[in-house]
Amino acid sequence: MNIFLSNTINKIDAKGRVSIPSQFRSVLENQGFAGVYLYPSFTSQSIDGGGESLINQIAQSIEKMQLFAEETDALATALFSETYQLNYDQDGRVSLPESLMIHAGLKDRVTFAGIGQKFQMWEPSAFESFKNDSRVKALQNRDLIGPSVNFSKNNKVEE
Amino acid sequence: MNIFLSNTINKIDAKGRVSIPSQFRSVLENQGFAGVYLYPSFTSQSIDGGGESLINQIAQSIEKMQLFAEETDALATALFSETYQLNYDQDGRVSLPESLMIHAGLKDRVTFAGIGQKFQMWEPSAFESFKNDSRVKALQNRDLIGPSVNFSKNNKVEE
DNA sequence: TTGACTCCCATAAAATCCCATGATAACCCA
DNA sequence: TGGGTTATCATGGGATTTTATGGGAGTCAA
Repeated sequence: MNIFLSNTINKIDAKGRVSIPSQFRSVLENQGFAGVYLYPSFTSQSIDGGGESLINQIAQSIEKMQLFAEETDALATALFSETYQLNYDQDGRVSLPESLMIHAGLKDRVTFAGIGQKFQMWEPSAFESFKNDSRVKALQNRDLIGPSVNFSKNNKVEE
Repeated sequence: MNIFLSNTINKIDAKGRVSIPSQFRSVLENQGFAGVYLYPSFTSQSIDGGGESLINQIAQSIEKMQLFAEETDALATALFSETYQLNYDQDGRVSLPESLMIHAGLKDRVTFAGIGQKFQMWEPSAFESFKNDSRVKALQNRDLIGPSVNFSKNNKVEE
């Protein structure tokens, strides 16, 4: 598999360790190495995560913005100074930095949610409400997505 | 064959496994790999399913959006966090995630209904009533489809 | 020494593999 | 055409492997 899909809730143990879901690990390892990059989400109380290709993509998009040097630096600092590279052990576990735990409001359980190119880590109940809001928004924006998703307008039961 | 056609009812066994119909498997394997992508339908109490090409279409439409936009995250969450990639075993069976079972109201039997580019999974009696509604709508809208299609009386679309 | 981190092993639950069976469908040949 | 054989498929269930998780012991730095 090469994109992050589905969601699971894993436990944060007494030592602060948490298992990266096995399906996510196989995506990460396809990208090059056995670890994750994590940073606080800009738009929500969650942690964004991904592998090599996510970091490369971010670096590229910063370059493409053609900002003045100092603006680029500022943006890069904002992003990368809060980004952690964590190698997981042979059981697939990492220990989360405290600043990320605080940002996401994590205690002893965390929801891993795959969202394609990256994944997010949420406090489980916060994720539930975000997911429900997202579904409503997605229905409103169905035209952005395209005909393949069955938001469809012809052979469906009415909403 | 490269599109999903016809419908069958299969059993969900005590371990939660269900056989993907063999005709569907051959469509899926033509698309690249021996597995299915499943997600809860946005518009009905059923599960949408497809192969590589379905998920690629969805992924492409998301990738075009901006990396850090709030709306993008919401859309990606709605689509991908409830999408499951399930590789079927050599007998062609998968075990369904609980959240999908609940969404579709499945218990011990499931109807697989091919609808071209993708297929749907329904609780059998729910599918029956859905199918009747669909036929009425299709007849009302048949001029949208084109002159070559002829609806017969035995639940099939014929060329 | 104390804490943070890693490595290693144990365990229970869940997922997957493997083989057997019965039913149906496809095939073959007189 | 009909009857028998073979192949395919859905399904049941035991055996094995994987996975998430807990905890002990070792390492390293402050």
